[in-house]
Amino acid sequence: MEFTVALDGPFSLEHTLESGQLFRWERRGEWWYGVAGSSALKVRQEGDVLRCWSSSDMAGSNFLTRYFRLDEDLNHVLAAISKDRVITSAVQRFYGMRLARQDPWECLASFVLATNANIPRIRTMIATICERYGGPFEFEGEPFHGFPSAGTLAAASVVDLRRCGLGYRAPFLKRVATSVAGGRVDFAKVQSLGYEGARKELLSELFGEKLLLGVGPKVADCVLLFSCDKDEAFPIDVWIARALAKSYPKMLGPKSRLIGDGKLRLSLRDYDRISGAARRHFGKYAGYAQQYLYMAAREQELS
DNA sequence: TAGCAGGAAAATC
DNA sequence: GATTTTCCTGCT
Repeated sequence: MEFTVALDGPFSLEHTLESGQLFRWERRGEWWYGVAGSSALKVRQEGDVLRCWSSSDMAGSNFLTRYFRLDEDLNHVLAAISKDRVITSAVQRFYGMRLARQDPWECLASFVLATNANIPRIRTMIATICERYGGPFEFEGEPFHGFPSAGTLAAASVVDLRRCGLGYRAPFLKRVATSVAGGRVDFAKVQSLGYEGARKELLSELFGEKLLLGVGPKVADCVLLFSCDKDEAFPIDVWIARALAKSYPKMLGPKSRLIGDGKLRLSLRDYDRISGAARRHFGKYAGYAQQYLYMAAREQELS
């Protein structure tokens, strides 16, 4: 099915898809191919219009508007986070990058796999479990695969998951899948709560009780930010830690030199303190600031 | 709380 | 080729 989406505000498809929040989109010439929900899609941006093809009627204009959060006022967000020269420069460089609204289960599983891996590797691991466990469907005569359900991965053996190249992440993925399949993670509730409450709900299967193993503070913040509308979540990964050490040493306090020297090891207390300081500095859209800083940090490394 | 292991692929030397 | 690094978390 072919359709278009008229853009009603700034949007850069390229910056959004290359920002490291989504792992299932691939550039082929002018088009971006991806899978979202249970549809394959190809999208290209022509100025203020998105030209799209999808494998099913489920993924149309309304779906993409919701997926890329195109109905939200990005300029308002960017104005709110532009508190200093560093972030303002990053915003100008990657203007139009939006945070997408992913499926929470897919997002959770993806970032459990993302620990201690680089982006090409993360993409490979996800592609492999999708090919192996995700329902196939055809698009332009080619097989595409949906993201496997929690139940499917919960039923898989750790040995088989390991064979997908997941390494030590295999048992973590299975445990998380089991929790989700068992209904112990209530994403609707997480989405309805405020940031702090949502974080507690996600990090503990039952309030204050057993921890959701394999999900630490960073992964939890990624899930809250990329799939649960918690725009104040400020995930701190190695890139953000380095960016903060370089440009915002006061947020890190005395630990900043250690991180600058490449010896990153944030305790839970330090993580919460630094993340909180970033939230206070950037405000209620701190998560957008985090993503722009992340892109700027990675680009600097590449050059 | 500090130290370490974890597995495999990518990046770097 | 060997070594280092990699969008981290769990265990001791």
